[in-house]
Amino acid sequence: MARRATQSAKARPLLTGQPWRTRKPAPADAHLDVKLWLRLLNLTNQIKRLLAARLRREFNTSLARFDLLAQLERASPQGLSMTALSARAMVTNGAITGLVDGLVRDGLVSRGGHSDDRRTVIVALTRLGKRSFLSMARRHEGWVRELFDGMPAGRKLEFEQCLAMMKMQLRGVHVAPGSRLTLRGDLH
Amino acid sequence: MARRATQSAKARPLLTGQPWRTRKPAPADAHLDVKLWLRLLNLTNQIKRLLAARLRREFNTSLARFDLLAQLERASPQGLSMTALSARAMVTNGAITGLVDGLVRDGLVSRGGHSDDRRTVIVALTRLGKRSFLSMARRHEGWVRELFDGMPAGRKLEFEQCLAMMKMQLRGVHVAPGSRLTLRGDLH
DNA sequence: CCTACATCTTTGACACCTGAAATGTTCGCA
DNA sequence: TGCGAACATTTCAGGTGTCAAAGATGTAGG
Repeated sequence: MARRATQSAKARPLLTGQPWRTRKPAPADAHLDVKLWLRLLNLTNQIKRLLAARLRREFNTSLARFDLLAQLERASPQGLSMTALSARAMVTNGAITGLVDGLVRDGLVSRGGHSDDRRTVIVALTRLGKRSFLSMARRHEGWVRELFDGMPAGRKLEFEQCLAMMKMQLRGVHVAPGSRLTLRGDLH
Repeated sequence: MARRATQSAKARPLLTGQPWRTRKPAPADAHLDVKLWLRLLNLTNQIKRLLAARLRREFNTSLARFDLLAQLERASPQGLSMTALSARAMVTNGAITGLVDGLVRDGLVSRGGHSDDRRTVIVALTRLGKRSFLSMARRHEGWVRELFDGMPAGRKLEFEQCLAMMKMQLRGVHVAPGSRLTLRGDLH
C-alpha cells in the first residue's frame, strides 16, 4: 500500500496558468463517445446484476460459475485445460483455480489430470454438472429473452453489428503502446 | 490428446446447435438473444479491463475511484450524500464507504458532514481532487475516443438507440416476480 | 547431461462488489 | 410526548477479479 494516487499532488502544472479546459479540438462528439461508453457500461452492469441475483436466488450459484459451466459444455466433452478455460471465460487463470475448486467440491466438474503433459489439468463436466447446467441454462435463456423481448428483430441485428464492429476495433488495441500486454483474445 | 472416438458418438447438441429443448416456442432466435447478451458482456468487459489497466498504469487509480470522482464533478459543487453517490455510481452503498475512505485519505475528496440532517454525510471534491480528476478525465476521454473511432457517426447513433431501448426495457424488470427487490434506478 | 528458458497451475496480496445486519437519526402519528 | 417505521451510513461475511511470484514440468542447445 505504498503508492497511491497521492502523488498526483504534484501533478504537473501543465500549461502555464491556463486551466486545462482551454484545450483545443474536442469536437462536439468527443464527449459523446464517453457518453456512449457510459451507457454501455451501465446497461451491462444492470443486466449482469439482474442475472446474477436470479442465479443466486434460484440456483444458489454465481454468474462466474455458470459461465464456467457454459464454456465447458460448449467445448468438447473431453474437457479443457485451465488455461483454455480461462481464455474462454474472460478471466485470468488466477481466478479459475478457485472457481474450479468450488465446482469440484460440488461435484459438477472433474479435475481429470490424465494427459501426456503432466503440467496441465483437464477439467470436464460431470454428469451431474451437465444436467445441472442444462437446467440453469434453460432458465437463463428465458431471462435473457425476456430482457431483449421488446426489441424488434431489425434492431437486434443492428445491435449485433455495432457490437461486432466494436469487437473488431478492439482487436489490436493494447494496454500501452509500447507494451507487450494486450487484452485477452476471445477464442470464440 | 490421445484417446478419442469412443464416446463422441452421442455428442449432445451443445449450446450452439439445436437446443435440447423440445419445448414450445423457442423461435430460431431464442438463443440469439443469449448470443447478443454474451457479446455485449464480452465487449464491455474487455473495454473495462483496458481502461482499468490504463488508469492503473498512468494514474495508479481504479475505475471505481475514477467513476466516483466523475460523479462528484458532474454533480453540484456542494457535493452529494453517500446514497446519492452510490446511486449514480452504479454501486451499492456498502461499497461507497471504502472507496470514499480511500479518496479522503488521498485528499481528493472531503467528507463534510455539515447538513441539517445528521444522518447524511456530504462528500465533495477537494481542489486537488478536482484537478486530479480533470487530468485523468482528459486522458480517459482520449482512450474512449480511440475505441469508438472506427465507428461512423450513424452507427453510433444506432448504437445509442439500441442502448436506450434496452434501458427502457429494463425498467420495470424485477429480480423476482413477487419480490420488492428491483434494480437500481439510474438517476441520470 | 545440464542448463536456460518456456508453459501450466497454484498461491498470495490487494482491490472491489453485494446483501444483510447493526447503528444512529429523523419523522409521522396516536 | 413517545414509539415504531423509514432512512443514511457503516460493518461484515462471502465471492470475484487482477497481477506477480513461486512450483512443477516440458524443451532445446551446448
